[in-house]
Amino acid sequence: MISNPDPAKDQRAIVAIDLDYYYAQCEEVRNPAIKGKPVVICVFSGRTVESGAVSTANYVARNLGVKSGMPIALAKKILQKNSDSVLLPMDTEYYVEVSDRIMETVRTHGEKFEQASIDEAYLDVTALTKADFQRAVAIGREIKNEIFAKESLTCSVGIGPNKLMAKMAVDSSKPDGIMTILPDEVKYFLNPLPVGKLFGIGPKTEEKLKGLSITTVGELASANVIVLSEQFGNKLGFTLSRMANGVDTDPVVDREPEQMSRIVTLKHDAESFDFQEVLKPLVGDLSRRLTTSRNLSKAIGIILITTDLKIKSRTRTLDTPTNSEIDILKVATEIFESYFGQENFEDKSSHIRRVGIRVSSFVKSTDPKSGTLFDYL
DNA sequence: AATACCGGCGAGT
DNA sequence: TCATACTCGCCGGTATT
Repeated sequence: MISNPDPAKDQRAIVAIDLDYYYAQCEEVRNPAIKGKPVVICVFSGRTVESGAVSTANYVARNLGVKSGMPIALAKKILQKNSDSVLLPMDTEYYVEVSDRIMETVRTHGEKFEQASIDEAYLDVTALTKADFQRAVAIGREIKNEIFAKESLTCSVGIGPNKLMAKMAVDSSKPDGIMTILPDEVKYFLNPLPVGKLFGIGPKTEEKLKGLSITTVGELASANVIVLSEQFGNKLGFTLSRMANGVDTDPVVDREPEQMSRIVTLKHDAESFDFQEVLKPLVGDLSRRLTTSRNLSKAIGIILITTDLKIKSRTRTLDTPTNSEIDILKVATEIFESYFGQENFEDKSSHIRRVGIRVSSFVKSTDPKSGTLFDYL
């Protein structure tokens, strides 16, 4: 048995910040008159007046039964008796703008910062607080206060010994809360939870675990790691076991995005359509985003979603990285034509519902305006 | 044998 | 019934060196 000479040494204090019902709250701030009403942020696909899905809803709408991902038509049905309901289209640009400002203020409150999504971030405050959770809570309160003072937005805060536990804490403190899970409390917190509540375990994994008679996190924690590895593969098997025990050594890292994509729903499912016409604006957007982030992409891919909602994707790696709209559109078109050119599309019942483009495998460009092979000569 | 790439899937916001 | 738009990570297969 090797004992740790100084256990406090690798004890971390991690803060998770999660903006409450983010898109809907942004809209409430922009137009306070809708506060108190059911607010639903929708992604309208443009097929019919109400086709599409719910992205986010405020708590008034959630309490009436509106959920993320549900069809807009269903949300409307649920809300039909509430004549004051507000359905708004997503305004991603605005949400990103507000998020960017918030993330910059959050960043200043810790030594290491990681943005996990548009409305979530982690801070490592170990050194700053000497891993004293009381002090981490104080930092969490400061962050809440500062975000509210600057943007009139509420957020929730979770504090834990690692990212996983901070995330579990923030989830149970929502909305507008703050919660700590101390190292000693980890097992008490986790053990009684159903496995599906553990971050990273979705419906598929939950079902499979059920088949192994594992329904609680405590049961998962004491499950045989060898068995888990056989069932889920090496990586996931070990990860499940570690997660269930509240163990997570992933560092807080300030990462750059590693891919960007855009996708749209076609007006009608189609066997063929004007690929370039549909893709041009999406590619233009990605090209601009590559340029402003000073990236060149080495891999271009197209994404197709068929009538049966199956995803098909094809990627091509380039000899010369690019950020050029023309180059990207040309490659995307080539991929599309070689894949679907003439009757590569098997059965006729399945047509194309959604089309998208993805760029990945980035390399930094020195000159933000560059991006053609010119730079490589 | 090691590494790179590829396509599908799962999970999350 | 209807079923968005993103991002990240892993798996198993195949190609490249």
